[in-house]
Amino acid sequence: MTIQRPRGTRDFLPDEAWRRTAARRAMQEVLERWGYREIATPTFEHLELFTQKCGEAVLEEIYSFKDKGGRDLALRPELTAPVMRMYVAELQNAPKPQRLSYFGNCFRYERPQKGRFREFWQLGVELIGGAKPDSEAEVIALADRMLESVGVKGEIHVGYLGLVRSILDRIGAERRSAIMRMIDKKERDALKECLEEIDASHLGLLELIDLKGREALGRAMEIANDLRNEESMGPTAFVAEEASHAGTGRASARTGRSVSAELRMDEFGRTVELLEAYGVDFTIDFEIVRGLEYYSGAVFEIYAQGLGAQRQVCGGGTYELASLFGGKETSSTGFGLGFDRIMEIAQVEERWQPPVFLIYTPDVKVEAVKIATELREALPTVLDVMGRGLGAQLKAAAAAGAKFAVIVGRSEIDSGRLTLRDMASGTQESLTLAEIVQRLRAQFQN
RNA sequence: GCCGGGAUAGGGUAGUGGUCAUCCUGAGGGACUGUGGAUCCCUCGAGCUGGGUUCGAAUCCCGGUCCCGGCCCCA
Repeated sequence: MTIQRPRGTRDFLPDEAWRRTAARRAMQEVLERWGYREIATPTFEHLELFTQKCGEAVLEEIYSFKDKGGRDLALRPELTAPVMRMYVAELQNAPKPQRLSYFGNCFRYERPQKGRFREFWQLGVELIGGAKPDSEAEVIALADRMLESVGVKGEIHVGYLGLVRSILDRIGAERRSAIMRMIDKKERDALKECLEEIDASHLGLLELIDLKGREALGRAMEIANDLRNEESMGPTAFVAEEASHAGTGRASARTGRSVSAELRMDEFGRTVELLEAYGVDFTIDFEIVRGLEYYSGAVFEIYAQGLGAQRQVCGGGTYELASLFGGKETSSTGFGLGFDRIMEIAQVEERWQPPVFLIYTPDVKVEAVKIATELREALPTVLDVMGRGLGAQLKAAAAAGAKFAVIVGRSEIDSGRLTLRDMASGTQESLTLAEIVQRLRAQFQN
């Protein structure tokens, strides 16, 4: 028995590898047009980087190991933490904003299912240091365009944590993360019960998360006003508490290091306005809260059809993450795209072109090699390495789907003109090498 | 971690507790050392793994591995 692939990993045969490269290239082009520059980080990092960001709970899904020097390392389970680590270490003093993109494989010890693997690829961006509404609108519009470039139509849901967190500020701190979780999990009944229990039903949270679409914004404004009026009647006790949290800096983001919640509905309103200016089709949805504590402003998720249970292809928002890794607090907006899920449904238009087959008689092999070398300057070219005769080479070229063959034998060498054969029609012409290059070049321009 | 369905040449498949395990496709060679994917011939190539039942297991039973789908989770 041959050795199998590890569970949850995949081999990509030439056709699929080509498709993935083409899709990546299409999205990369969008990124370049928007001025994002690619960065890359190591495949493995110190384990601590990930437990710091996500808490100890993620340990069981992390591929971690000790290296020969006894260091605790981990195959990266995601890319946001490494990117922020890199930013803090090397880019903090670079001019703002920083527009960064990344693409890389990540590893999680999970049960594989449709659209979920143990080695998977994430593509994402971070816009670091920009002003919130502008950054948020840009990043969401960018995600939209990137998906569009590979023919994926997604449903974009945009929420705003400034409001949700402001409401939660009126609730005891110990309940907040549980409530966020219930919202995220859409556990409506449990949430309702919980809010009644702590006498918080009047705050409008339930109503808010059920609102969808454009009307949601107006109603959300009203809820926000109510909150503000209440607040002006007496300062809340939570302000001091938030300040002390900010000072601790290095706690895990999952274990209660909640970022300060500023209401700023006007900012969210501007994000919405700008998104419309970008021509993005989206739904306002306050139910989107993205489980984690470090998100602070707008948050969004994109869902696609045809993916089974794992239908979210993109998620992101604005967060305060730099300080978690020892940097100065800077808000950044970003998202991650599940590349593998996108590949399940991507429409990749680029087609692979079989190369030109240079077919030769055995007596002119040396000359054929020289001609192939020249042809390759301009055209993808292959020549026989199996020791086949002319007929067999042609057969192989046909089987490989070649559109063109260049035939060379003694008489071509003597005359200095090669035979160009159109494989579909069978017509042949006697041409110089330069003429052949000129004739075929257009065929191979993608 | 849980539930369900699977695993037979490189790919796709058939079948039976008992001779040499089907067929299609593929790959390599030949008929064909200057012209094609056709045809014909030859060759290569398989019952996931470990145990059990049995005179005999690829077939029946159990464990494991991996695949597919779902739950949980999803940074």
